[in-house]
Amino acid sequence: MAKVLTSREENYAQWYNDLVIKADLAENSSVRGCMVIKPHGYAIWEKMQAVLDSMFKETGHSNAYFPLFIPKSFLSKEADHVEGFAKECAVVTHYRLKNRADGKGIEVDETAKLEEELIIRPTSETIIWNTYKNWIQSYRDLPLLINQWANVVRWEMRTRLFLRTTEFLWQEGHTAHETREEAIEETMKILNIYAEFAKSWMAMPVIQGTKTENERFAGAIETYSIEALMQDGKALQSGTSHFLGQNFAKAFDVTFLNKHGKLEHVWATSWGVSTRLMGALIMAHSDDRGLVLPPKLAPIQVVIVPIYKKTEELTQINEKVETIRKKLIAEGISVKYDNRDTHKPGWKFADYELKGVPVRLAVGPRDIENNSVELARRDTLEKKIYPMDGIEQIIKDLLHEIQNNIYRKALDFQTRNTFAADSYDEFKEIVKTSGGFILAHWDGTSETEEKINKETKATIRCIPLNQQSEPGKCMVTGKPSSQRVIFAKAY
RNA sequence: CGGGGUGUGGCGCAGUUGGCUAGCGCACUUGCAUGGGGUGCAAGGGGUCGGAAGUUCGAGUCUUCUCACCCCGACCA
Repeated sequence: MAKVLTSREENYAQWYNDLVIKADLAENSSVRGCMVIKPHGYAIWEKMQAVLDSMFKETGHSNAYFPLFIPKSFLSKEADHVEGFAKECAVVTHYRLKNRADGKGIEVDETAKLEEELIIRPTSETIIWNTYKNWIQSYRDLPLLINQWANVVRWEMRTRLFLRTTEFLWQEGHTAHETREEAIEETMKILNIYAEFAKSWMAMPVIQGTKTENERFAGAIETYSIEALMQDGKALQSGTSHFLGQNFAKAFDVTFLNKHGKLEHVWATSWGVSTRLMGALIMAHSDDRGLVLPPKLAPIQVVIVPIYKKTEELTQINEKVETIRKKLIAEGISVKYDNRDTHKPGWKFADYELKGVPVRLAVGPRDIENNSVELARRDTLEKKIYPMDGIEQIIKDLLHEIQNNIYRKALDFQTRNTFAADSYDEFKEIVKTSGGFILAHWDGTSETEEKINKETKATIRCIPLNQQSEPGKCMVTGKPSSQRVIFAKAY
């Protein structure tokens, strides 16, 4: 078999890049740091969107759309927020071009300078809160539960396809509530949705937790995240949910009259997941042959490949396949029948493996004779012959089994790569040799966190939720600590 | 912004101390055979060698300038 990808062992980063390109998910564009998401990659993103969107709607959220441009003055209204984002904003300063005097191309028309520059949104809190101000007068207007699907721009110094690009796609939820408790409840509700989505759809186990002050969203009181472990032992923050307190309400003067006729600032949340999830999905399950997709997010769940010599054979196969195809569709399974004569079966096998199609069904003359089909599953690469009758049920079960199996595998990987370190030396050794999640005691100070980061490159991914308190001593300073936190090297 | 590297058909690359018609693999086109794991053979199409200036009888190759991209760090979802 021709080798198409760099192996993970050889060079993990290169493997990832190769895979994204060769599986036709995305490519670098002529704009530095920005990617073109290709049809196959976009189809997966659309599936993710559809599922998440329905989860948001089931919990009472509505979609809306706010502008791409944000007046510069808005950004500076919340002090922490501007500090966090100012360094990576693209700015629109002019609104017109003109032909150059020498006739060679066009240039910015300096006379068309904007009175106030516009920022291309790195996130939409400011424009949204500026708008909400007019929407909210009374407790009867609350809660306000809005989500938007959008693109944002953050001028990053270094980019990687899906994991960090200058422009990326995401959803951002922005909600307003009467009380602190209600806003916190919303923050947690969304965090749970993200975790549930990761687990049940992406087949990716995640750890939920709160971020330390250093890692907190600019302008938030508390940031919660889901953290996933990639196959190279590095962590990937895969979604965040923020409790914003009254920070933005105060900055944009968003108030409401409560039931007792008293004016109060609203309580806010914001939360998001991005096309970075694509990177997580790729790195969670894929192997040296290519992408491995969880059936529930695979644009094509079953591909059918005919094997034939003569056209009469193909005609026969076409007929058989048509009945199979109909049965599968009736079961709600997405099927592609690839009977192109321009590519050989072997080529197609390799190609669909590269693209991560969970199940491949091959039908050849031998199968026609025996009334059988060959099924190959992408996750284990196992091949087996089955009778053609009742194949739809077998495939349905198989898709289920694959979904469960890749989750089990990912969970097992996470478990095997989660360690407890009781001394700083032990900690350093684990970071250096195996990577993974490391549970350790920390004294709760930014200084210690930064020291550890500087010395080991590992950061605190989160302070895990739902963990029993286990008093101990900080591995660096020896000061008391009430529970272990999760460290890892991160993307 | 520092350090390193690369620019030669669509992609990946070779091209020696300057030398004559710029080459190889993949991909592409056509034909024939083939078809249960990236098919074989044959014939073909496609290149201002990143750009500009210079040295020279002659530049992909040497000099100067310039542009772009990639990788490694500091910033971040």
